[in-house]
Amino acid sequence: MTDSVSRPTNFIRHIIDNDLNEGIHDRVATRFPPEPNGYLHIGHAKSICLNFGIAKDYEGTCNLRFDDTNPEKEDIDFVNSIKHDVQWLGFQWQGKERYSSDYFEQLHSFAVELISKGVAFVDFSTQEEIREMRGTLKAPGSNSPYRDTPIEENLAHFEKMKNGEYAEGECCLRAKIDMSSAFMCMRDPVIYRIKFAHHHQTLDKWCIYPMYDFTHCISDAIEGITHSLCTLEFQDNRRLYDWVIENITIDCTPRQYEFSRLNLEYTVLSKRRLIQLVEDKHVDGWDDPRMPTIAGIRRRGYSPASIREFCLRIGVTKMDNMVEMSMLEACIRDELNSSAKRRMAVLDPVKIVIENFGDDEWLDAPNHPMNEEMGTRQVPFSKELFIEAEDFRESANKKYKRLVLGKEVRLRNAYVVKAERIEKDDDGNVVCIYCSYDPDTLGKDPADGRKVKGVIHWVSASHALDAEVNLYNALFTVPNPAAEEDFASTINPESLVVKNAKVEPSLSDSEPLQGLQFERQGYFCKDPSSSTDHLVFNRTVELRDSYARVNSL
RNA sequence: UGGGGUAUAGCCAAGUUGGUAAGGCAGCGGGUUUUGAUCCCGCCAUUCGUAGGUUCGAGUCCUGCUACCCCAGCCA
Repeated sequence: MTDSVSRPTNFIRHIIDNDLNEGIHDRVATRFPPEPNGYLHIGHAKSICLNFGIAKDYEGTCNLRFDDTNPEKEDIDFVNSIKHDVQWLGFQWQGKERYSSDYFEQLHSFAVELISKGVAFVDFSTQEEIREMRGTLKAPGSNSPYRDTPIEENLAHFEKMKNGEYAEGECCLRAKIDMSSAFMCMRDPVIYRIKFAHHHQTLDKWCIYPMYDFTHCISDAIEGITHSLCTLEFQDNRRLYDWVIENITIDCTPRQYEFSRLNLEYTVLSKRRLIQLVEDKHVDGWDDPRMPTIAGIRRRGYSPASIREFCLRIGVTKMDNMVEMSMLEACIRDELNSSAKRRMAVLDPVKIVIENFGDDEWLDAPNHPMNEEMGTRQVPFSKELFIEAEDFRESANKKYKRLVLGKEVRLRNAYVVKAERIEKDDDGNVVCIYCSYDPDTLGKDPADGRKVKGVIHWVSASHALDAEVNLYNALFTVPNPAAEEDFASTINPESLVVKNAKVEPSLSDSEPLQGLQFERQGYFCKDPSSSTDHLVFNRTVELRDSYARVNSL
């Protein structure tokens, strides 16, 4: 995947190219900085591919840093799943993973430095008072009565904060900047707050925790990050990022650049909504194949390479965007088209009996139509088979290229059969189709030159394995569920359709998550929960289907 | 006149110093095909949010509008 596809270029790479050319930097260092408060999703993949991709292409480094400054929301389970997902995507961070909490000691010292310089103070105002004094978007704020507390007193107060002598919420440390700034984040932002909370890394060592704006820039500087990439909503925060770096004594000046986050049609990518889907049991968990989480997409059958390719194709800009699902689907189809072994599975079985057929035969069937190196497998052919119910009609127009009463059709990898008569139940449903076959059509066209237009898939009734097949459709019925008043009300009731299918016996050997194509149906993979007693397959994505498209009009 | 951002096709997105609109997805038409798949061929922006201006020449420069997104957590 390489030369034909244009190399990624974007405004961030232009900036880096320029920095390198101008000698502003002689190396590139990035970082991926998730807060361990949830599972990674496809939106994070965009950031991961951006940061690790740049490090790779510029022969630089990329750190994995957990932004763990809010112990109340974070959990060690999340750090483990995040590490696992980043590696699964195919990336390895520089050295050991980092934690913002690794720097709590240094962060504290820098806070003391700010207080000593008279640009930070301990505020005993209540949270409500601070909010009121902040002003509004159009009206300037007002100074806190604690703003001019002498430096020595602030130092003493902060020491007491650190020693747990004040209650949560009783006071906080604020940077002294400008209460009339047009940037709300510059109106004396809180940089340390009191939390008597257990931290997954530092345990009970601290009862004061630094805020994001104070922590992130310093962590970047400590790690020698050159280009700190984050999403658009942090654009205003950049002023505070730069202010902190300028006001402390540190010899590194990382720069922050912002890009737009990913939005994908027919799903949601905000942590809050994802949590709701799981907690309200709209899905089976974080790894439900309908979820846009890395865990969910993985279980759905997407490969790391296909997700990386997707991130390459969508690009990186500052434009708000809403990417169509077809973009993601095209990526996995491209990969699976060349890599997936072909198999046959009948999702809605109806029986056919080939009356003039004798003993069972095992036929050779190629694993891939275009790649002989992928070999063949044996499929049992017998007198009684299952075909797809929708592949038979008593009568049909010429556009219908499947089995029709009195007409012929090709059974994939096998013979040409002709439907002679049918048997129906009391409700008029076809329960059995009696056919005849032409013994001279295995691997070749009829000798007399008659044309058989259709090809349908099948499985031997006596050899077929029972399998649960999960068909997944869009989780939501509207392109942008997040814009709804109640997004949960737009959940697609048919996002999961379970089929009791009949599959060819070779499928018992397939590896979990290994991509397969059920011919004429789509790409599937065996679910990790699948067992010999209970085979389970998940549909990754359908095949393109121009017939269905024309027919639906 | 709070501030910060963004406007190129249905979607994503190139477009370095002004030189005459890449590519991908989707779609449409045709060919091949034992998957209505794949593959192959062809089509798909006289115009870059909009109105002016500068210029021989503007998506690129200037001015005025318009639309949308973000900011008033002791969240990140």
